[in-house]
Amino acid sequence: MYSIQEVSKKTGLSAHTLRFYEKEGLLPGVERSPSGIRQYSDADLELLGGICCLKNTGMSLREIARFMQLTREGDSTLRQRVALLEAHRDRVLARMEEMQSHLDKVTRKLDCYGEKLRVYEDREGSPHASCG
Amino acid sequence: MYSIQEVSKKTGLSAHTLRFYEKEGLLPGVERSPSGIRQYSDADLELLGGICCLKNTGMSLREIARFMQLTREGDSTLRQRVALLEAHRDRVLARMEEMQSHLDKVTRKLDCYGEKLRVYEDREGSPHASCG
DNA sequence: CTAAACCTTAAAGTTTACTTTAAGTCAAGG
DNA sequence: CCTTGACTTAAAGTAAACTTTAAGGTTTAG
Repeated sequence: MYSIQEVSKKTGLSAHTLRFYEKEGLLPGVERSPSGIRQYSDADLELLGGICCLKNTGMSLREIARFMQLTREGDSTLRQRVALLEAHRDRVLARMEEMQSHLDKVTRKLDCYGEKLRVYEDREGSPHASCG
Repeated sequence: MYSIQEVSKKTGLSAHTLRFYEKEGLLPGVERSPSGIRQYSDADLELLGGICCLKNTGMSLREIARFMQLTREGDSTLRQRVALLEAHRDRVLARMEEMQSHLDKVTRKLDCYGEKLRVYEDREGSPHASCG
């Protein structure tokens, strides 16, 4: 069992954020001590790991909440979860491919700048070459 | 010369957004007709293409504005622009690698779900297999 | 002449994912 | 006992990148 601060350290999420996620339905129903203090289990940590993984690939909190809800509903939602994850994976892949092509443009631009720079420095007599 | 609506269609940015970008310093100083109507040139379209490319790789409008400012200042800022673009490219690459590793986790999770699903469907007598 | 498209400033609204503040209570450890 | 860390609700603030609204003025094509 871990206190909210320990979980904060382990996950990199602030205690504020952990409570916020709980309220938003990402990980509700964390166990409590008799006095009401949150006690996270190893299973909770695993679930939080999954949440972070989805979040880090750009899934919205709303979608994550939906996914976690299905998870809590048990095996009967396995197919739905697989479908959601596959759709998510495909979106992420598409986004990455798009990013790659935009990045390629940046790289081409850089090549182009490299040329311009050489021309410019030839013309200007390489003013910075003698500064050391 | 293109009207703001034509440019909107070509770039996918709304007329509102084009004016907003102008105000924010991304592409100020677009030519005007005597009556004050914006007239975008092919050069403007190229610059807008560059802006979109930077935006699509996650550069903030603020940074893009800075870059475009340097561009307008001419060849003396070539080195600075190359440095900015290289830094940007490296950040994008790092982000993409991070994304990839998170995506790998999602994929592994999916594999794991695939197994669970097979076990579940065996146990439940594959209720959906006979639905067609 | 009229309707569509352009212009202006200025401010408010939207979304997401938080963070911060307020304002107060409770409980465990040294 | 007192500090530290936990808890609560509720609301406001933040940041980015727009979008929308208001409210009026100008211009151009048919």
